[in-house]
Amino acid sequence: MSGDHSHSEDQVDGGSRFNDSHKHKDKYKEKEHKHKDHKKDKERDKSKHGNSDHKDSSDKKHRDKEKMKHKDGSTDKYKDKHKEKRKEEKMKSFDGKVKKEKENGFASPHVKSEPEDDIYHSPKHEKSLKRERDDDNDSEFKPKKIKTEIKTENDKRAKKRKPDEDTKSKKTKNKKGEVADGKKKAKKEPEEKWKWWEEERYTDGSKWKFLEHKGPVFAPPYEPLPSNVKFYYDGKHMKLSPGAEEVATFFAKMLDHEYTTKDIFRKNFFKDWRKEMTAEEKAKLTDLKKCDFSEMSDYFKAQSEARKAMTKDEKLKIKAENERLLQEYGFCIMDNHKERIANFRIEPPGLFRGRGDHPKMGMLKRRIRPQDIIINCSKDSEHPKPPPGTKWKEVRHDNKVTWLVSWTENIQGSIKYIMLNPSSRIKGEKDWQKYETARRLKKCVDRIRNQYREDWKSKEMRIRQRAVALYFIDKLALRAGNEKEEGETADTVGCCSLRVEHIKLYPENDGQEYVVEFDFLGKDSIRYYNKVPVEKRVFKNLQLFMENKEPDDDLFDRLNTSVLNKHLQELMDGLTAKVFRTYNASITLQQQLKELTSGEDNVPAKILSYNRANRAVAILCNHQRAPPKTFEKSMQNLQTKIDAKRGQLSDAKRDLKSAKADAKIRRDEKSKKTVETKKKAVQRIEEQLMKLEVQATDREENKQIALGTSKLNYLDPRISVAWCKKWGIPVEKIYNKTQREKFAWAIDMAEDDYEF
DNA sequence: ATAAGCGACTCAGAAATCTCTTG
DNA sequence: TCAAGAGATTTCTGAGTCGCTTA
Repeated sequence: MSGDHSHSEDQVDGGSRFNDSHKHKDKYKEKEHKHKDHKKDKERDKSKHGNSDHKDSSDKKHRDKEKMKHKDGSTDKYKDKHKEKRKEEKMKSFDGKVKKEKENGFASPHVKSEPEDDIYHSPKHEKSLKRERDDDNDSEFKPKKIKTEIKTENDKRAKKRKPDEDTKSKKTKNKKGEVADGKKKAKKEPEEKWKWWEEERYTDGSKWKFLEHKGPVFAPPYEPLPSNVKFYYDGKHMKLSPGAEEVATFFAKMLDHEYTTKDIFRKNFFKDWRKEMTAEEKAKLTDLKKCDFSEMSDYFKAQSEARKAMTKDEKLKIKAENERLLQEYGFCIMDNHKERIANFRIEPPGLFRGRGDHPKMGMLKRRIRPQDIIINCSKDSEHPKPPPGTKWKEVRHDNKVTWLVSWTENIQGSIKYIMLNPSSRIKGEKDWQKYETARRLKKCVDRIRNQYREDWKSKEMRIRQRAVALYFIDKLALRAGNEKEEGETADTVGCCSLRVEHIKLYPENDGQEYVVEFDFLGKDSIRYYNKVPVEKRVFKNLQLFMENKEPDDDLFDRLNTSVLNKHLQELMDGLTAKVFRTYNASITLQQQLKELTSGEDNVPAKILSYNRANRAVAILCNHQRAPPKTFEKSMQNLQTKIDAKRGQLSDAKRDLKSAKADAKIRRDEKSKKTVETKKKAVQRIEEQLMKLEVQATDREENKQIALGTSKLNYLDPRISVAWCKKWGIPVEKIYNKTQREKFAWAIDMAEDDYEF
């Protein structure tokens, strides 16, 4: 619900979406909501310059066509159009492809290299120059001697950049300077961080030229239970075969979890468990209800207690061992640089935990063995060795992909990968590119919005559907909504897969006209609930789409994500449905920051504003979390603290008063000084109190909203960095260490005047 | 030619673990 | 001073998106 949608109170704070949480008692909140609501509107209208009118006009004008119904655009037409489009596409794709690649190739780095690169919003992509470089650059890039240069900056790519660097050197230097003179550097910045964002990118579709790694770390082998830990069936002790026992322990470990109470989970588990049993066991164990896992469960609990109770030394030992593993397996060498791997451990066997009503929950996730593993690395690298006596399934050398290791998982038959950490060049470049695409959307979003408004009146049903869907995606930040195989996954939907049962239409609701109520399960079975007033034409179209349909029929029966994305691709190079989410999220953050941040505020208050801006985005994107179990208690604790602080404050004030009185009488230096001290004390306490109160507000507002996802995946980090610089907030207050690593590129390049 | 399915990658919240605070 | 517990961070792996290939 970006801006315009939410005019009703409850909708705004997601009160409707997030059940009870926000009470809106405080003014901040209201303010926030308002902002949220109107901001977008404003912005859109503003930017649209002049099309603000089209709502009305469009509504009034072409009412005529409203009548057409489903049958409309005959299939023939449909197809013809399609064909045409196809052709176009093909033509495009010839030169188009090349173009695209190139553009991606340097999209921003190039900008950087321009002398005025200080201005990041600078007109981008003056391609030609760069392009040449990219091209020759490629040919030039050879695997080379890897070992030595983990730290090097002087591979060829870097060298290339040198000239440019000079122009910008002051900036770079400053940056380094800051880091350098902090003690930090000595501590843990032994070498300069590699600034991949100052280098050229590949433009030939390859992801790397050299890749070397040690392969995955396998799950530890199963350790049979000690003989005193018994399993009972129907009250009688029964010794399980190792295979059956292992699977039993998976269940035992989850005994306290709600999963094990669910029928589907139990059914799936039991079925798969039986497959691991010996014939004897199979014959005997026929009813899960008669299985008693409690001793196993207790045993594991005891173990975890024991782990907690370990001595410091033991803990250190484990830590050291983990560190060793990390050092050995946690890094790879990609194109002359040592890079962190995200998940170098293979997923251990266990019971599948789907989200929501997943039909496969409880199934056995089998153990992955070396012969299941595909290794990807350079030909000329030292290949990872499989454990003694085993073989990899395959070793390949595909530099068109980014993964190091893959295997096929047995529940859904999907492929799992080991890839690099978000701080790596390969992830970072992509991330950066994502935001650049969103910024390109910013430039043409008005045009696109106008177009879909026009399309609401189209003769063709499929175009109307496409236009309405796009409106939802844009306005509500819905996901695209691919179709899913029924029965294979939980029943969740996105925009294109919405069904009639997921929306309700209210010609009039709470004093608003044309209200649409959404209620469906989205990704991860998170409920999306929202009541939104929409434009009349949209409303009418929805009525049309719903005519003569059953609740479980598709709302947009002539639309799917591939059709939609093809259309979007025509509107803008690289545009897909998800770009709207990124764009709307980032632009909302930027606007909110502008509106909420007040120069007079102190640092904690500014950070509260930041969090609120972040929160607005999280609400827009429907990022929810289960309220922490300890939420109420922790709120109470905070309140207690606040009360205590208030007490302290009034004491301090009293002290101050008497000190003042004292000073008046005495008129000596000493008592004056006391007054000063007391004054300071009062001030300090006031500040502390304020901080606590801010904290309380923040926490309350955040009860069931998850900020992390948007922060990590949707918000252009340069917006945040610029905000920090503008207001003198240390970036550490906004991004923790990991986040700073991921966003190093943004931290390095964004200045305080960065505009998304 | 089209739909289905595959592959590769991003994004998602919960759970596990670590760290810091506080009583 | 230290243990507990809260809060922050990290890990984990499931669930999407989207382009491409194949039947």
